[in-house]
Amino acid sequence: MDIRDVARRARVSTATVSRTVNQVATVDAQLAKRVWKAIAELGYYPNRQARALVSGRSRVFGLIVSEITNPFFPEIVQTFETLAVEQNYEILTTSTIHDPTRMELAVRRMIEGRVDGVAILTFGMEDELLEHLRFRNLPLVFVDVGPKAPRVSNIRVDYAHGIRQAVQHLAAMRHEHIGFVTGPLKLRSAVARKDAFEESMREIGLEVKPEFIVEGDHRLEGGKFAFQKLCKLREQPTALMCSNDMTAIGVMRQAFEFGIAVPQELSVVGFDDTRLADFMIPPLTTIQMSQTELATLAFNALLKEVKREGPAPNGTEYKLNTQLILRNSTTFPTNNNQVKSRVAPKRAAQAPPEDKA
Amino acid sequence: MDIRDVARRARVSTATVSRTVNQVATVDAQLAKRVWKAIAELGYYPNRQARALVSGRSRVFGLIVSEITNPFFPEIVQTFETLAVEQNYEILTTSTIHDPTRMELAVRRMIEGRVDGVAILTFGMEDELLEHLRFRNLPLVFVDVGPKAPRVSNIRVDYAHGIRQAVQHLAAMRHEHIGFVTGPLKLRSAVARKDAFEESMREIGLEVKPEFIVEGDHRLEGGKFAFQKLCKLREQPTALMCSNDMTAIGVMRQAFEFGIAVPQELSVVGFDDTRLADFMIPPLTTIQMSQTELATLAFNALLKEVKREGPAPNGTEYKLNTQLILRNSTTFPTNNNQVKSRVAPKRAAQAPPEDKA
DNA sequence: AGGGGCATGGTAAACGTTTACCTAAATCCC
DNA sequence: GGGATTTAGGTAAACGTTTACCATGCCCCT
Repeated sequence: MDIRDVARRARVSTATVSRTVNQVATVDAQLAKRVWKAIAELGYYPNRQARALVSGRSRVFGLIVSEITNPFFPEIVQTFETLAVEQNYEILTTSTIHDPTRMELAVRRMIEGRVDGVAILTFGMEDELLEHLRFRNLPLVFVDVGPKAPRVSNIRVDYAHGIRQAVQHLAAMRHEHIGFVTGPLKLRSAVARKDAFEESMREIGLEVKPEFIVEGDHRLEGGKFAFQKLCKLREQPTALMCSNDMTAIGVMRQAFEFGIAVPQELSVVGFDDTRLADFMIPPLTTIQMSQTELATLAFNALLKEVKREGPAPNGTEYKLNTQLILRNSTTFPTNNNQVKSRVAPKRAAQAPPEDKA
Repeated sequence: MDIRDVARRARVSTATVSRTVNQVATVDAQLAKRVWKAIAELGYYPNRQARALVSGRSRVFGLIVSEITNPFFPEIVQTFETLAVEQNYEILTTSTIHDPTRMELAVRRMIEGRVDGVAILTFGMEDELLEHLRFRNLPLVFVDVGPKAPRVSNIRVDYAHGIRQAVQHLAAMRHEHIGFVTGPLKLRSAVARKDAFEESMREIGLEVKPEFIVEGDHRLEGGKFAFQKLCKLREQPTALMCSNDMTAIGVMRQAFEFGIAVPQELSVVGFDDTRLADFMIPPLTTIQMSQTELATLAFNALLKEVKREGPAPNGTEYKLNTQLILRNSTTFPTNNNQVKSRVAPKRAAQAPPEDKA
């Protein structure tokens, strides 16, 4: 069942069928009607592969994410896909789950699939891999790529802004012992967040204690383990900032299990402002990095390059800001912010929100 | 840069290049080496479209989900993709977000993309759409399709089992007023869960009060609104079962805002056992529907059909069980399970886990 | 030494479209 | 009314692979 069957049945040429389907030239209303009729009767669907092969454009955008399992990404995928649908594009999504092999595979898939552009939201890509992509003169948009490569678009995220706000917020409440649970430190984005934290601390004149900085994995479990680790310390932080919301949720969960009340005994702030954040108990104070905005920026960057029709993409720099969202997981530190050893679950009083400072 | 460039540079024919790349026939070690060298030097990647066009197989499986934004699905997508990678397959994922237009689009994309099979995890697909798919003699695997169609595989989920367990669990703790927050009732799966609930209640001799059953949307907000609605009732349920975990989280969040303690004043049980469930505060008692198992079942069903090589797929029935996972969001009802009007946030005592019954 | 069999690699057709080019008809303008 | 211009639709080449078919050369056996 191909275009020729349709042509035969409608008693026209394949060219006419193609033209009616793609509405690329005027075709007589009579003929068009016959064509559509034949298409419906036959249940004909054009073959995308053949189409792409001859036209040289696949109408597919690739989207490489770290871990679809992290709620930060589905939100992006969703709006990316919705945007794509509007433009009659398709999305080819793959997760790299921080694995070099999977990254290579992802790149290979994109190139072999001859996608028209790719958005890369996984933050630890090797430069050499990137080179393979650039070599094809594909429109590329990165979030936070390290080296500033020519001809690729970039969405630079201003982590520092939101993080500085958070540190100031905490400091304003007289927190002095602030810890940080990082993401996997092989990711540039995780390192950037951690650096911004340290920077902000120094800026404000607070000491950053190395033992208060522990590595997580941007997953729930990582937050949990990190907090366990922190709990073994002699002196403990009264506030904990986390490299993403999942980490913060893991921290809060472990605190709950240890009978440590959030925010009374421990303030925690997340990062990303995923949809979940506002649904945590207590609602999570976090730093927003708008997922819809990010997705829209990325998609439009790609679309723009694709429409430009030049031999090679242009590359543009975009900016995405971050900003503190106050909810109820932070408050003033209690006085006895000393040794709080790992205890069996104990009764913890739940208190009403008090900050909104 | 195509196979001919490689052939020229390696001084062999395109056939030889193809054969080396696909390892489909023995080729002389010397030649093969030359070919690989040429490929590396040129940065050649085969064109998937051309490949698919001539071979008739795209090595792509489609995956249609409801809402990637619901954490139930990313988990499935992840394991589906991992399985696919192992078999050198690709995944084309699309969300329908319960929208008929998007469903039609999804189906169209699958057919036009000439995928080798599709797994459908969106639960409200029209039969007519399904017919389009079946007509192409594509391997198809549904989760919970209503009418039992020939030649399509099905994964039947035994919702009743887990739900009965939950109802019994609640009843054993002397809950008598049990409510249910459904999913969107245009979804078969949502209806099935609700029906199973009512059935179980009757079975055990508990009254199901129509006003205790309120429709949600399988999202966080739906749970929140549903609980608000419930709170306006004169008499209120002491336990609430939810059609999925997101709904349960929404309910708990609203309860928190109203100062109603979970589980002391309200027991809640979820459905799905998403990864998040164990990280809620309190950890959510829920009904497990294994996402990895589901994904594996679906993937293997497709793979099996694809390997069968017959003219039309065969269709197999699979079973997936559900089962209650006890955590800490349920306990005995307090005595005064009467009017509990919507109150301003009040102090709510947090209690240690007590069930594990 | 000659012939059969096998291993290897080349030639070219085919996959299902789009589109450049061409032809024929219709329209327009003076 | 006739040439110029526009419009509609057909013919066939091209896209980049895989693979059926064929040719060649080598080995082995008698």
